[in-house]
Amino acid sequence: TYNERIVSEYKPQTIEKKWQERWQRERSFEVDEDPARPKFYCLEMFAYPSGHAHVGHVRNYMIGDVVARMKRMRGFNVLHPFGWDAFGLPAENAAIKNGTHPETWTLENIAHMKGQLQRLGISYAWEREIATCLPEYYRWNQWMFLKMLERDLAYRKRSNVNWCPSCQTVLANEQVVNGTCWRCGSVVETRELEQWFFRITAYADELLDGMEQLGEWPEKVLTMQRNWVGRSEGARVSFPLSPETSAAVKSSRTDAASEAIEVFTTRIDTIYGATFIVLAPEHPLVRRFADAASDPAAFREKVAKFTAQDRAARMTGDVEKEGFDTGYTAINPFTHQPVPVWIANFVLGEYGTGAVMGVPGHDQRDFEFARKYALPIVVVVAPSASDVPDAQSMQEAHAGAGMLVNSGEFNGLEWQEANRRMTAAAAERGIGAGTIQYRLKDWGISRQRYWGTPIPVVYCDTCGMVPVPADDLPVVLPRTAEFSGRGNSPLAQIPEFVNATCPDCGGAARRETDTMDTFVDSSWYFFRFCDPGNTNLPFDPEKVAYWGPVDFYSGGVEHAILHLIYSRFFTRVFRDIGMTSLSEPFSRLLTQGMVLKGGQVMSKSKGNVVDPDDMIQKFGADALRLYVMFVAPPEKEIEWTDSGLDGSYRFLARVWRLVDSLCQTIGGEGIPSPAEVELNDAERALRRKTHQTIKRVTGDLDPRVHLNTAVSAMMELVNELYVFCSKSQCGIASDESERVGMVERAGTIAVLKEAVEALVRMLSPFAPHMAEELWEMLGHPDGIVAAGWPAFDESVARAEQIVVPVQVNGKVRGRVTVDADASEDDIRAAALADPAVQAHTTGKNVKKVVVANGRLVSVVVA
RNA sequence: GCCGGGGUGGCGAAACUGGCAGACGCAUCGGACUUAAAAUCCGAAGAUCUCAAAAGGAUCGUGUGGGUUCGAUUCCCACCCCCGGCACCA
Repeated sequence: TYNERIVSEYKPQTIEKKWQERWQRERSFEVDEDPARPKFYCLEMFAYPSGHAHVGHVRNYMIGDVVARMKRMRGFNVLHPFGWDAFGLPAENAAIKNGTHPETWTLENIAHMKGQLQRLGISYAWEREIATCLPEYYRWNQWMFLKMLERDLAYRKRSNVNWCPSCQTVLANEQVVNGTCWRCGSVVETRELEQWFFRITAYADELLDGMEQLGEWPEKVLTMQRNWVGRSEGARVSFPLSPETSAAVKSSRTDAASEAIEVFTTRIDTIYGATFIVLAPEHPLVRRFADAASDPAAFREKVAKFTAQDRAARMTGDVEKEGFDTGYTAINPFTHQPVPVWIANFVLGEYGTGAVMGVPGHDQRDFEFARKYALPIVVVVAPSASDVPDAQSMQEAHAGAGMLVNSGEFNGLEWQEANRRMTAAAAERGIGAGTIQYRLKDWGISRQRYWGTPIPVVYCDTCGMVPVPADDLPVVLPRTAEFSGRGNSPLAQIPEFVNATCPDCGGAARRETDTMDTFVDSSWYFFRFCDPGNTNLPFDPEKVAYWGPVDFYSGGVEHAILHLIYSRFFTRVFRDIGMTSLSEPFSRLLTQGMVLKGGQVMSKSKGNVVDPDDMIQKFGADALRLYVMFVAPPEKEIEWTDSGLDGSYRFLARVWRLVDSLCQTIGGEGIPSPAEVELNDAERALRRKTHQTIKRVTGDLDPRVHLNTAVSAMMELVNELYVFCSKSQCGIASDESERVGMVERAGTIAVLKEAVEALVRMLSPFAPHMAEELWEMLGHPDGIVAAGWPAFDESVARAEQIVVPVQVNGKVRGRVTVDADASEDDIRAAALADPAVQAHTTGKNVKKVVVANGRLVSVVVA
């Protein structure tokens, strides 16, 4: 008998539209808290609405969508939301350039990009969509700011910033290119301004220690964060000023000056070799030294030379190490010898104590400095007591390990032991202490920009800085502003905004006109998704308790440091104000690789972007998704190829023809399961392959996220299905003109149905539209998520017979086929009996035969 | 300099616990179908050598050199190269 049905063509465009509409109509991806079901929070880093998403952007969303859809099928209550990181400079620049209001520009971009994501079939709970530029969102940035102010985690201080004299604005570090302004090319200056800071350093230790729990984060990211926090253990040691210096400095001032210079060192064990002290030009003592100098003006001028060269020069490259002798001296507290105090450009004011001890024998930088200025070099750590390098002839500092010499009572100690003992000794004598130093600095959040969250404080002439009361939030960004690109924050030029009344005294006050860094917005948005409509709080703690933490978070490595460390910081602050019990927001992190074209990152300016919509039009979203998932592991960067996409389309069309040809035969009710009917060898083999494939794909998707190998496993199953069908006479039609053979054997129908239905379900996270359509064609009207993820039977997946390779002296010389449950002795006997093996063993002495857990036989002959 | 990741066919890659290296796909080549082409289906394919040819066989092969092991892409030591982070950080 022949099926009258004619095979249809795979038409992704029609199918995709149909299912996207149905998902939206049926609210398929909207979820509520449900304590009865295990939750899964799947999140991709939200998007900056720059205009058009290219394939490089959307790869991330495809990866997350495979995970979300797979978890949904596995019975999890899956939260998979999306939103927009909608504040930021490009919107304001667009306004300056074309006169479009930043809000208009942003909202239009959001609308377009949302359409792109919907056409890709990403399964987002769109009803939870957020945009950080809306007052409903950013009022909670302000709320959080106030909470941090209360807890002294937000504070104001003067600090140095990058200032473009021509654009009249502050620049972020990233906007300074080789010491010049990225926009106009002027040389960037350093300015001291009042800025708001978040005290992230209060959590430095916790941010480091917390990494212990981040076992499912890439090592790379943890390393970057560790470097960023930059913990180093050492000691602070005081070098008292010499009596002459002390007297000189004191005589010029009336205040009781500190009598010592405190230095930070990680190598206190080398302190006997400390032959000078170097202060940063910014060190507080420098001012007093200058005042007391015989020619204060000349002294200040020498210092100013360094402070001027500071930032801009340092960014472009190495600055020649320079310094000068202040003429003052301090006392080395271990040798009790006077040491000269220098000021030099290589010592940083912001790190440690802003003062270092110079140990030229054991620090390369100090060594070069000492050679340049003829300062004494003393060797105090040596390979052994009899092998002490000669200080005069040394070519470089001996920075490594060794044993102490020339170090008084500490002579003979191994350096690390000496380090411990000398730290203790310093503490005992009251001249120092072991300490931990961080590289991490507090987070400066002030931006002299319009398109950001207004900082909710006012300045009152009588009361000073006064926070805006929480009840008065949000401080709304005024719509009318002028975008000239000049002057301070555009907000400062809007009198209606600036002029306010003081909440404390009711008098006249000025509003803060800086806005917050946009990284504030992204530091807690993942909590907002749990409760996006809340008008009383940033989120309901109960809801975050249900959904949090994010179980799977994916995004680009470019956020490995800032966004991810700020989010970890914010989570801890939310914890400390009682909003959550979480410390870590993201359990598992995947950093997806970029998409290159022509060997370069896709970007509009390079003109090498691939617009997903173009590909959707030609091949459909499913083929695009499948291609991007298949071509390489998600973490790896990929090089875009049109032919690769072509191949994925071919595979989907192949699946389509297979299912379409068979759906009349295997669709619908009343077909027994393969376990209930008798199977011949070929049918058993197909069934085995089916169960093996389910096992592989399941493992590749969860817990591993090896999407590429999951796809290849499905391809293998499809290849096997084609071969099976040709052998069992159930032809697969290759085009519309062919007719399809009808199968009658119950076993064949049963194994085909099992295989095809498993395949379609496993394919659905990758090619959701086609899978839904095929599932419907197979006679299931309720949607594929309801069908659940296919299960496999370990005993079915196990092979009945296995081929065991036999090595002789490490080379494969033969293969024997044995029953899967054959004993080691049986395998050994079969191997030695194999003629191909015997050809290499006869006449030789078999010394050893190893049967490696039933998978391989290794014979050693001599 | 310190820290992290990596180096496998023509190309993208796979090999999960030390066990047949190169699954799957792209490109290529061959066959079937077709008047022909496209599409489709089936098949070949790491390199070198050998055999008249085929079947087959041999040697080499996962950056380089060593080591451990019956057996190493996988573990150990040394080195080279690429990518990323931090860096006058004391």
